[in-house]
Amino acid sequence: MLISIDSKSGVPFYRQIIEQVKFAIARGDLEPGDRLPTVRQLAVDLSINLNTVVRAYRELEIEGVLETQQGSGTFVGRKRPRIDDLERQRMLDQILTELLARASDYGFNLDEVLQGLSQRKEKSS
Amino acid sequence: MLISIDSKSGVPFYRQIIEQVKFAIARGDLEPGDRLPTVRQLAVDLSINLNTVVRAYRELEIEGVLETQQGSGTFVGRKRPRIDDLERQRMLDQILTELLARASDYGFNLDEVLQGLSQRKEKSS
Amino acid sequence: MLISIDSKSGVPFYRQIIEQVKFAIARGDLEPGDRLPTVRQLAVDLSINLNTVVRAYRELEIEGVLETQQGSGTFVGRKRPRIDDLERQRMLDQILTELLARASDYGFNLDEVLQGLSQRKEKSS
Amino acid sequence: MLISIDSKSGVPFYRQIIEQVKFAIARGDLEPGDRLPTVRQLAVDLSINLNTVVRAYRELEIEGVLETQQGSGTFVGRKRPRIDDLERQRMLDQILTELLARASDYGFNLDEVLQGLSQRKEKSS
DNA sequence: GTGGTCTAGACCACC
DNA sequence: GTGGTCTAGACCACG
Repeated sequence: MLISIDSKSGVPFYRQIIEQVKFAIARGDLEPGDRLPTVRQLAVDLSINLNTVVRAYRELEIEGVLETQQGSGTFVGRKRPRIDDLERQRMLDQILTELLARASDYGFNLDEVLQGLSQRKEKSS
Repeated sequence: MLISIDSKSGVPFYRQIIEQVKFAIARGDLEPGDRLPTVRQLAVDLSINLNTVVRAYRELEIEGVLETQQGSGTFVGRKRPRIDDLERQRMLDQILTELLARASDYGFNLDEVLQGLSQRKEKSS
Repeated sequence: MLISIDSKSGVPFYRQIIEQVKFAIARGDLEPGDRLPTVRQLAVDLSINLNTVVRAYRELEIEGVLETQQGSGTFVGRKRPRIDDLERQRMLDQILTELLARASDYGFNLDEVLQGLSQRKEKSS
Repeated sequence: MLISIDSKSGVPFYRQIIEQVKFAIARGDLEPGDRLPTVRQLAVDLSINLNTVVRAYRELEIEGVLETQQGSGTFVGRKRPRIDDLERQRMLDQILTELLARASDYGFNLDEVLQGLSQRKEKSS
C-alpha cells in the first residue's frame, strides 16, 4: 500500500492523498505509466468516502500529475511533480511538530523522544 | 517567537497553535507557571484573528495544558498526566511507530527524522 | 424541542446548550446513536448565532459526549465513562451535596428540590 | 456564612452575590438594617477579587437593595427586593439543569439522581 | 446538504 | 489591561 491516511492529523484526507502521490512519484516509487488503484478500491482500502478519493485524483489530474484513461484506469502522467527541498522540509517539520505535540500530551519531552528514536536505530542496525 | 503559522500547510491555524504550544512545553521552552502571550498580542504577532487564538487557548485549557486567570492572563498548567512507567513506555512506542509510519509515507527515513529532531533541539538551546 | 435558551439567566448560551444536551441524555430523551439537530437548524430554532451552537457541539465532542460525522451530522456518542461502582457512588454523593448546598444558598429545601426533579421526570414521559 | 460562590456554574461571581443577597432578604435571612460583611471581608471569605464584591454591592445599592453608610458599613435597605415565584422557579430550574448535566458526565440518569436524593430525605427524617 | 474554519467587530466580566 | 461571549457572514471540506 502506497498511501495511508492519518485521521488524527487534522489535514484533510484528500490533501493527504495528493501529497503522498506526489511524494511517491518524486522519490520514484511511482513512475510514469504506473497504474494507480481505482478510486473505489482506494476508498475501501482507506475506509474513506469515494468522493474524497475522486476529488484527490481529479486535482492531481488537473495538475497533470495523473492521467485518466476512460475505462482502463488512472495512471501516472509524464509530468513529474517537482518537490523541492523546501517543500520536503516543510512536510517533515509538520510531521515532527505533530509528533512532539502528541508526545507532550503524555508528558514526554524532546529528549525522551530523541532517546526513544535512537534506540530504534540501534536495534535496526 | 515561540509560535509561527504556516498558512500553506492546510492545517487549521488554531491546531497549529495548539501543537506548537505543546511542542514548546515538550522542548522545555515553556514550563509550568510560565505566562503565554495575551490572546490579543499573539493574534497581532501571527496576523490572524483574535478568535482563532482564543479558540486554541481554550482547547488547551480544556485539556488541562493551560490555565487562565481572568484579568491577568494565560499560563502553562501545573497538573501533568500521571501514568505509570510501563504504560508511559508503551505510549511512547506507539507514538514513535505512528510517526515513522507517517514519515515513511512521505519517503523520510529514520536518519532524516532523527536529524530533524536534533535540529529542533539545537534551536531551543 | 429538546433544548431552550434562557437569555436572562446570565449563563452563556453555549453552556446552556451543553448542559441541556447532557440533561437530555440523563433523562433518556437522547440515547447513544441518536442524531442531534444540525448546527444550523438549532441556531435558527433558538434564534442564536450558528457559531454559538458550533462551539457547544464541539466542546461536547471533545468531552466524548457527542460524535460528529463530517457531512452527515452530529450524534450522541457511544462511549460512556467506566468507573467502578464505589467510585460512582462517591461521585453521586458529592454532586448531590453540592446541589443541596447551592439550593440552600437560594433558600430551597430538600422537598422543593425533589419536587422540581420529579416534575422533570413527568415531563420527559 | 450567607453567601457562597460556585465557580463551576459559569454564572459570573458578582451575579451570584447579587442573587444570593436578594434571595436572603426575600426569605427573611437578612432584614432591613442588618449589616453585611465588608467588601474586603467577603472577598477574603469567598477567595475572589475585591473589585468583584465592590461591583456586586454597588449594583445592589443602585437598585436600592443595600445602603452604604460611609465609614460604618453596608446595610440592608428598606426597599425589599421582590422575588416572585417565577423568578424562584427559574433559579431552581437552572440549578437542577446544571446538576443533571454534571451527573450525566458520570453516567447517572434522572432516576438514579432522584433515588439518591430520596435516600437523603429518609436519613434526615 | 452536513460540519469546520476564519474573519471582523462588538460588548461583557474581571484584576 | 486581561480573557470571555456573541454576532454576522464568508468560504472550505466532506458525503
